[in-house]
Parts: sequence; C-alpha cells; structure tokens
Amino acid sequence: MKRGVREVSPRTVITRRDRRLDQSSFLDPVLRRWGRTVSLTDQDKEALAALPWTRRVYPRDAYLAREGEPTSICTVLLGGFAFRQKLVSDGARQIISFHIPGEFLDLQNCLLDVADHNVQALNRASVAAIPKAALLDLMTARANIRRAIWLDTLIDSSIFREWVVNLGRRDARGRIAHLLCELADRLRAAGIAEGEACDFPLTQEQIADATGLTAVHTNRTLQALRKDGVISLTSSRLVILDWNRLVEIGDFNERYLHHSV
Amino acid sequence: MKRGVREVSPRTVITRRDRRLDQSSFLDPVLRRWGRTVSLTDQDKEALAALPWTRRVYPRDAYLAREGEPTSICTVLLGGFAFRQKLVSDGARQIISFHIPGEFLDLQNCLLDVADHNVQALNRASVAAIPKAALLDLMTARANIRRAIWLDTLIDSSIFREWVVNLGRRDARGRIAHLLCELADRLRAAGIAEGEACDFPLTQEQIADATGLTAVHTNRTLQALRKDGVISLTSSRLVILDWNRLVEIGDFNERYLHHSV
DNA sequence: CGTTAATTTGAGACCATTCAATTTCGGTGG
DNA sequence: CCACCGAAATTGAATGGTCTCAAATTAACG
Repeated sequence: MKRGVREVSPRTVITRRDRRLDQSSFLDPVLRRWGRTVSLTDQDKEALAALPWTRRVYPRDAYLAREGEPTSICTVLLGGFAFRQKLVSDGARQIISFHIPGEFLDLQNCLLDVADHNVQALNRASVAAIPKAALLDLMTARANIRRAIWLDTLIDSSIFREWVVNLGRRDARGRIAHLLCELADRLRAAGIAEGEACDFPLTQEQIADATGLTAVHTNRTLQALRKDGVISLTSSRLVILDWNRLVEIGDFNERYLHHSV
Repeated sequence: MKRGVREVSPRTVITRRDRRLDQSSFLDPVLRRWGRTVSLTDQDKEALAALPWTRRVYPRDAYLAREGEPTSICTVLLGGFAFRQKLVSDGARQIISFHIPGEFLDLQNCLLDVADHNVQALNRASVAAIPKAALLDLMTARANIRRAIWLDTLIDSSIFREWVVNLGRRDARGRIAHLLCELADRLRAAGIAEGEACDFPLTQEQIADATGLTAVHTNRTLQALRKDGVISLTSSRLVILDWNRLVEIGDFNERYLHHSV
C-alpha cells in the first residue's frame, strides 16, 4: 500500500509588509465568503482589520503545520492553493481537504493545542498568520464574527463528511468527478473560476491521494472522463465541458457546501 | 455498487417526563466529557440545568433527522447508540459516525438551518431534544459553555478527518481494526466499557457501511481477526484480547480524539 | 417454537493495484 | 532559443483485494 510521498524541507520564506497596504487583500475574500451567510457591521470589519497578522510565503510542498506540533496561530490563505493531509504508518498519504484563497486553513487551532494533521502548500502560496489568542479575543468581543468563524468550522466539517461518503461508497470515476465538482463549485463561488474553466494546479498524484486511489488508476480514470467529453484537463487548466454529466457521474449535490445557511 | 438499506418508518415515540427527575441523567455524561477539557463553574452548570428540553425515545433504525429537512433542535444521546449517515444515488449507505450516550448528535444544527445528512438510532435510543435557540442564547451568555460546545464540534470534525484517512488509505483489516479501536477508546473514556470488554451492538452490515466495505467481506475480515486472537466479537459483545496488536493493525493513534486539549 | 434478521460459506468476476518502462511536459542554463 | 533535466503523465501486463450473487446456517425475539 505504500505510496511515494515527496518530503520537502520546510524552508519557510517569511516576509513582513506594511499592514495598511495589504489590509484589503487579506480581508476581502474572507468577507466575501462570510457575507453569504453572516452580516457584519462596519464595526465588525474594523475589528477584523485591526487584527495583528504576518504575511508568510511558502514554496510548493512546504509544510505550514505538522501533526503533533503545538499550535499558536491560525492562517488564512491569501494566494495559491494548499491542502491538509495525514500520513499512515506505511508512509501513504491521505489528503483531507484542498483550500483556495480566502479560506482559513486551521481554525480548529483556536481551541486545539496540538495539530492532528499536516498542512502543505500545493503550489507557491502566501498566507496571513494570525495569533490565535487575538482571534479568540475578537470572538469574545464580537458576536457576528464569532458566528462567522464557528460557521466556517462547521462547513469544514460538513465537507469532511461528504469526503467520507465519497471515499466509502463511490467508485474511482465517481470519486474523481465528485472532487472536480466540489472544487469547481468552490472556485466559482469564490469568483476565481472563469465560466466553465479554472486554474487547476493539482497533480494526478494529489488527486489520487485525495480520492484514495493510485496515481496510475487516477490517470486512466481521467483519460476516460476526457474521452467521454466530460472534462478537459491539461497543463494546470480544467475545463468542464459537460457540467450536468459530471454532476451525475459524481453524484454531486452542493447542499453540503452550505453556500447559504 | 448498490447495497441494501433497510428503510424503517419513523414512528417516533415521544415521552415527556418531569424535568427535575431526569435532570442529572441528562447532564452528567455531558459534563464528564466536557470536564476533560473545559472547567465549568457552578453558574455554568446551573444555566445548563435550566435548559428546556424534551425526552424522546426511538426504536432501532428510526430516523432522528433527515437530510434536507429544516433544523430546530439539537439532541444529546441519553441511552443507546446512534449513527449518522448519507445515502448515495444508487441507494448505498455510508455511515459517517457512531455515537454513544452523553454525546451531542447534531450540534451543527445551531448554525446550519437544513440538515446535510441523516441520523438514525442504532438500537433503542433515548435523547434529550434542546431547542437550538436556547443553546445559542446560553452560548452568548456563558463563555465556558460556548467554548465547550465549539470544542465538541471541532473534535467531531477531527474524527471525520481520521475517517477520511481510514477509508482512503487502509485495507479492510486496518479499517475495521481502527474502527474497533476508536469505539473501544471512546467507550472507555466515557466509562461505559468494562475493562477490555464492552457492549457492541453494531451489526456487521453497519460496520461494513462505516468502513466502505460489503457485509460479506466485513464478515470474513472479522473472522480473520478472531482467528488471530486479536478480538472476540459475539452477540453484541466485544472483547479486545490483544489491544496492542489491534492498535498496530488499525494504525491507531488516539491523538485525533483530543481527550485532552 | 416459529419467524425473520444476522451471520457464514463458496466460487467466479471485476475493479483497482503493483511494478516497470516509456513518453511528455515544464523549467533551466548555456 | 535550444538542449537538457527532473517531474509528471502515460502505457502495458500481471496480480490481488474486494465485490457479487446465491445459498446455507445460526442467532434473536415475541
């Protein structure tokens, strides 16, 4: 069952910049996402903007957090993609979630003092690192933000549940189709996709590690989806040629993403 | 891929009893669990005891909640076992989690207005149904309870992550061993197990639906574990004969259960 | 003590894996 | 701008874990 996992030295590049310059770029995608379900006042937004944070940039495959290590910060993904994973005893890797800009990577750190999984940059990624104590204080002070953050973790949880279903009860074709549906849907909701096309930097090995398959079988299954005219996937670019078909193959129902309520 | 799923009419038996009589039995297991990580004052406990709630009893396999339906309550399991599940398009069932007395079944209902999965009684089960508005008010008023409830949902989430790993990167033997480890560990922590033995009312079909296997293969795998002298499992009773061995087979590490922090 | 659910058994088929080798792609230095 | 390099994608063939289907046996329960 062993599958190769490239190990990359965590040489983190840390950069500090003037807070006021980056302020809007840090908050905008987060506010956009939260705005779908929670209404924040100007006071709420000011309080968020006043949060202390540090910008960090990571190269591809770098670890942002490691299982077993103590937690002190929460991170928002600003640019690039990231994923969370766990390693099993024989060295195989299971990817647990993918993340796109504007999403928190580890809100559970607020209350959990030791990480129970790893976080890796999928491609070159930049994040905002916020001391968890500051976030907790903000949650104590502002009910709307408290609700938004809790809701964020609850939706996270809902997505894990759907992944359990995906891995447990769908075949290779269905699993991959479902994953593509989810990512396309989230990229669209975030305003990052362009119509039916989007940047899609996942390697086939990463898709395999997320769907519980091998890279070889992932390759064959993707080819079948291409041959059937459902998708086009080349050089980090995904085009969904037949959305309805993909939804049917993946048995995809967006309810679990809770874009509203 | 279709697997049989018995459908049971949701004839719920609802019983009301004098709140003061049941009060302690409702709270004790919850407080015991929360006490491992959060310290509650007497005021906190009084506020919890003042929560409005209704006792409900469900027969085996009855639905306590259905995907797509609006949510209005949160439920604590008082007696019996329960599980959460989702059905896929071909009718197959994936069990997402099992629950033992003292655990909340659906805290996410506090913020999510429509259920994204189903909840079923595993055997005859009784629950306390609490209006979610009352819980939210209590969380606004009392920081410790707020923390305890959020932490509960975060640990829930951590367990889902581990299930993703279990389904994605372990073979049948490992998946079943891991599930047994988790349940035994949680039952022990709840003080429900007796040493290495515990009540274990799951059918092989339910174990199969939780591990992404068929009932037939689950049967053969359990037999192998018995033959190897790792477990004894008969007539709703599980005895773990060789804990270390089971832990090794299931690649089990209790960290994700967050019994502390 | 009868009836249904649950467990067990067998044999064949299939989906996905393994292992290895080849081809293509993306980035880099000269 | 092109040759080069390692990573990623692709291909083939053999193996194997799990599934399917069906039937038999055992256990649970009123």
